[in-house]
Amino acid sequence: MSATPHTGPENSGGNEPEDGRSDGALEGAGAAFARTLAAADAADEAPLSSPALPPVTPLPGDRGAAQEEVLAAAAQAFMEKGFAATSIDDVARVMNATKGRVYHYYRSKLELFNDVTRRSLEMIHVEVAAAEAAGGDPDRRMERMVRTHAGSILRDRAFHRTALQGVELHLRIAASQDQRAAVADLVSLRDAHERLFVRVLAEGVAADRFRPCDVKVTVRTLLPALNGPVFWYRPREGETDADRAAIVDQITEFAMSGLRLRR
Amino acid sequence: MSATPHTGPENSGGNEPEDGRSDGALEGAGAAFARTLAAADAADEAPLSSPALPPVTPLPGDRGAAQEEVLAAAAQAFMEKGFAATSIDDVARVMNATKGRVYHYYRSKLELFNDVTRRSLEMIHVEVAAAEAAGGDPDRRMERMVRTHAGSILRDRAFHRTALQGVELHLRIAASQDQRAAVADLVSLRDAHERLFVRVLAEGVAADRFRPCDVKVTVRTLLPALNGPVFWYRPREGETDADRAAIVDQITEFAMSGLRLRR
DNA sequence: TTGACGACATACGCGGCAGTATGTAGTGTC
DNA sequence: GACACTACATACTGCCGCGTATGTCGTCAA
Repeated sequence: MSATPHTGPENSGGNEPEDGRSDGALEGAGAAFARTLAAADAADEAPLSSPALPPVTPLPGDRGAAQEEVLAAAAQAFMEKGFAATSIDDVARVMNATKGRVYHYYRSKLELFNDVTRRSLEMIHVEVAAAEAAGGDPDRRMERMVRTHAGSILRDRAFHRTALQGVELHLRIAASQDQRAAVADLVSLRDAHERLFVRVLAEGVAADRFRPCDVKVTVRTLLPALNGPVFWYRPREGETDADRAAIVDQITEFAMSGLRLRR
Repeated sequence: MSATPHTGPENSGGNEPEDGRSDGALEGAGAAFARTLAAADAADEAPLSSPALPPVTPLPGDRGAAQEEVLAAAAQAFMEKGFAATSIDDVARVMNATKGRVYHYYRSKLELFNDVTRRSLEMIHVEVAAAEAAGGDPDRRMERMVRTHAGSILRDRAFHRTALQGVELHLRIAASQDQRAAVADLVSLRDAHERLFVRVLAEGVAADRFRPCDVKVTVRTLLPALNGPVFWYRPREGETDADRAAIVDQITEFAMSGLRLRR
């Protein structure tokens, strides 16, 4: 039920330039990757380290930046048309390349999907876990987690959208044995992220900072609220960090108010 | 453009009285459909009627319960595998039938998708609008809207999931002119629903019942929270209304706490 | 300079699926 | 009992898109 931001202009035309998009998208994802690794280090050095989760998994047989570009292109294409409706040619077109390049790095469309989704889940979990590990009472920790999660959503929309659309769908479609194993892996990653929120929320309830509630259901209500922008946010021309920060503020206020105890 | 959506392109010319419809004693969708019509009547009789939106649009060239069953089967199949990954044979298989039956009522897969999505949006909007029209201060009205929305989400998951997955994706893929028109129609329906929440929220802020906030962003944070169960709720064996009511309570408490002013 | 290898582009093969064409059983209708 | 018509099932076609096989261009090592 999330809506498009601008009904008028989007309805009339909606034509996007074919060229010039790939460079920006790639740089964005690469920078995000670097930040994520930095966050992982910060988490390891923090006093209250969260349960050891591996840092972002290097791509299978990592072949560097060229492979990262393919991955970012796939995320972009999947975001725009959805996984099933996206052809490998679509992915290649984002890079102004052909199928050969994609299949040079990935053996199948599913493998591509798995890596995009894994990247999404690891990026956001590592960053949020670091925010939690920075310490403080449950209220402060939760607020940092919420801000961090929402910020990641707004920053790396392509990866997160792919992950949100496809995880459990893919679980049901997955046919072969190793396919199911790979998806189960992704699911456990997602569950770890959810459990982190559940744990902090439960701490806060026990400490009378948060409203008594069914913590599992509440977290599953909270997280979609944070994920919302994946579906409705469209960056405007000349968009700044401040624009996104304002949205994160609104989301955080709503979410934290929803959790806190009224006195 | 216009807030009131047109009826289908070649919808049977004259407006037929809605009460003249056959009581499609169809299990899932039929019952929901009947409830929706009842809600529409309630809305019409209520003192504060919401802006006139037509009741649930009859299916194009309505051919009764058999067509409803095809529609429900499509919603089920789309929910399970996603729209793009679902074949018409999959839809038929849900009914223990073959492709012939589906194409007897629908000329294309997109037409099927459009009707499922329209049904989803109209069902939930009509019901929520009736809840709002029941009156009271903004706080009470909003709480009824939230409860009603969340309840509909839990009840008619198949239809809503299809709608949530596909609207804006489809908007971008839609090629022909009338396809774009049909999708624009769906978008305006969704926007009307969103505007209803925005309006009541703004009223509540003006009346010092709700926290001052960016009402548009906040509604777009609130609604995904209500829609959450579409993605994670799985009915257990021997599931009761009470199970769902407990979830609705949790969601409502979170959402309303997120909106209300702290004193 | 050659030959091995990485990094792609090009050119198929082949299956699955949307849509169509045709068959067929039932049900009124005159 | 012939006709029409609905409500499907079955059989078929064409295309799109996944994956693969093969070609080409550079680069580096010996």
